[in-house]
Amino acid sequence: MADISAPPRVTSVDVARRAGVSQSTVSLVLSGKARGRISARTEEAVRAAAAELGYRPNVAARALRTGVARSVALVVPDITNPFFGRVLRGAQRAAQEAGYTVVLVDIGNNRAWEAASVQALLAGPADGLLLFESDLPPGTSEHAIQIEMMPGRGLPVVRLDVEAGVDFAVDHLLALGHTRIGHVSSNFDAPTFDLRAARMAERLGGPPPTVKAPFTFEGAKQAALDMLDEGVTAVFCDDDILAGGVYLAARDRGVRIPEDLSVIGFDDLDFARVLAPPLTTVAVDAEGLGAIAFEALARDLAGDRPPDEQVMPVALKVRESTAPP
Amino acid sequence: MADISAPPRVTSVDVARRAGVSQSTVSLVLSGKARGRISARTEEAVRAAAAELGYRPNVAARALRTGVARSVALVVPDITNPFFGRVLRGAQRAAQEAGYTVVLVDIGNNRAWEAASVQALLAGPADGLLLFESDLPPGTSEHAIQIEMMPGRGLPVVRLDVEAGVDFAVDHLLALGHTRIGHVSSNFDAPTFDLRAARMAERLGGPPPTVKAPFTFEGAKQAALDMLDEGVTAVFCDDDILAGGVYLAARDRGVRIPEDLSVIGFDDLDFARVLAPPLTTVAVDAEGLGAIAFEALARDLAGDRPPDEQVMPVALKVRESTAPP
DNA sequence: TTGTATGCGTTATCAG
DNA sequence: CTGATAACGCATACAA
Repeated sequence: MADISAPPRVTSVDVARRAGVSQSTVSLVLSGKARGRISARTEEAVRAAAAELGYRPNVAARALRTGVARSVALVVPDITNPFFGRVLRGAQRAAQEAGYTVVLVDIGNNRAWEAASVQALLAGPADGLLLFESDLPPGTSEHAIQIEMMPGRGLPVVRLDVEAGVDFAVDHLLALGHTRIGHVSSNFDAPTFDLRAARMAERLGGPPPTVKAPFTFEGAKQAALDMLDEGVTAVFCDDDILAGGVYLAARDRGVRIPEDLSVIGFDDLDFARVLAPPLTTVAVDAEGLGAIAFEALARDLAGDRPPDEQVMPVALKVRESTAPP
Repeated sequence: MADISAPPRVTSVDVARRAGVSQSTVSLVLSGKARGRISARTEEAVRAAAAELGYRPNVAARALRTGVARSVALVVPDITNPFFGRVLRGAQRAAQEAGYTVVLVDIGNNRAWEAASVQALLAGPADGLLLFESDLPPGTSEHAIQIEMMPGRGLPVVRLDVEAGVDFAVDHLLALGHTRIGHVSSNFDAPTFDLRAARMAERLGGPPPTVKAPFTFEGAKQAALDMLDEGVTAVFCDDDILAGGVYLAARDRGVRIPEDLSVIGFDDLDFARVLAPPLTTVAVDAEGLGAIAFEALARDLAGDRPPDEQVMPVALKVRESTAPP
């Protein structure tokens, strides 16, 4: 039989009755504000009663009263991408330690949903927002941190050092002797990708041959096929998934990696290691990114001003997908 | 300057004042219970005022008053695994349509955290639980659905047809002429993995050579190395990640796939396609699993009894990692 | 058809 | 040191 009746919630009044004190005393004790106001004896009695009854404060009531939900939202473009899973885990760990809960909003790579989702959130239980490659809807004033965005729109930013990342990558390729280097870039419109393109152009003395691809192996493969026609000897990919697409295209065309084509990815997703040959890629601390972002938001929520911009180091992980041309 | 002051929240009282009606009228209109009770004119006025003011009901207040939060929690073993990302997305999509929000709890493959996390949830804003390969802490009576568990402990279950999955896999291997088939199994303790082992033993007329591995490429590789020593000509893996470990081990030992060793995975994660050779695997509708599970929970929450067990079909996706011995 | 009054469980401000 | 008491914003029974 379906259990319609709600589980019998035990409230602070129940605890008070059990301990033989008033409800406000219970609240005082349990919220840790009893320092020198409540006798050790009563405090003990209250705690015992609460434990016996299995009392858990009602978060809705607390949120209503205090105006804070101790919860933040993380908005990501695509939770299906393991990278964001790692970011979420990092944020969640940091949040848990601070007594916060994080609710995940997955945009599903669909910018159209974005506004609606974020709107829903603002009405919702979120004290603040962690926005990954995403903007605050205009007109909304909220506590928010932007991840992987550039500073300048008033919100604190936490981002990867992508400039260093592309520098590592192209320097590595240049050192190997490559001169015709292509760029397999993301067709998802975000500042971090613009930045990569700009940086490559800068280091290479002009814009490289470029194709734009979606974050799917199949889509990236199609784009990479075009890139192969350009006659490049090496490609830098905005993401490991894109690099996977390049592997697929190369396999189709019979071009060997790294003998005929060097490829470098970005993110160091787990599967980069299991590709054949193992992918050289820019390794990134995704969990750290999430954790740092949460911490910045926590400071903001606490009324403390977080840094305007925090950039996290990256490192080139040289495996076997790169070689001299 | 950090904005300490909370954004000025607009309440139903503000809307009422603006529309020149009482607060209860606003509530009636906005909760859709105005059918034939409120004149079209006032209703219009209320809606206009709400829109102008940008009114969003306070969820904490509503939750306190009604006793429901319109939010469910999804507990997964490891959000870093893309499979669970897909499940989450499916659940989230279904939830969004029903006006629910889903909060994700990542156990991080750490059973020790599990109880604590779930406990926190029960106190929290979750009306119900979606438990992936996880049990309800004893003594807690809550609305919950189990995913990828076996029926029998009182909770409705939504699961994959893993029996069919292993049948497809071993039939395929048998048809190819394999007789020495190994099992690379998960060391994460869950019924779905026990079921696979049992089914294989059943189909094979006895327990196959087996190794247990964690869900990491490196760990799976180590385990697979042992398996290679057993002299099997084919392996069935509980998961594509495990299969990836087998690829790594095979590469190390110089055994060729599929000429020397056939391998079959489970889940059809995206990267299965980009492996060399592309992995033959049991494809599974992870998003559907999440969606169906949410729907079952929604029915439960509505006081309607969900099916005791729902099993979702799977299909063998034959690619190039299997061949005759 | 609409308004008044009440309470959900908490925290916080006061008196005592 | 402790206990009444007043909100927080909303939904709803009941009165008008």
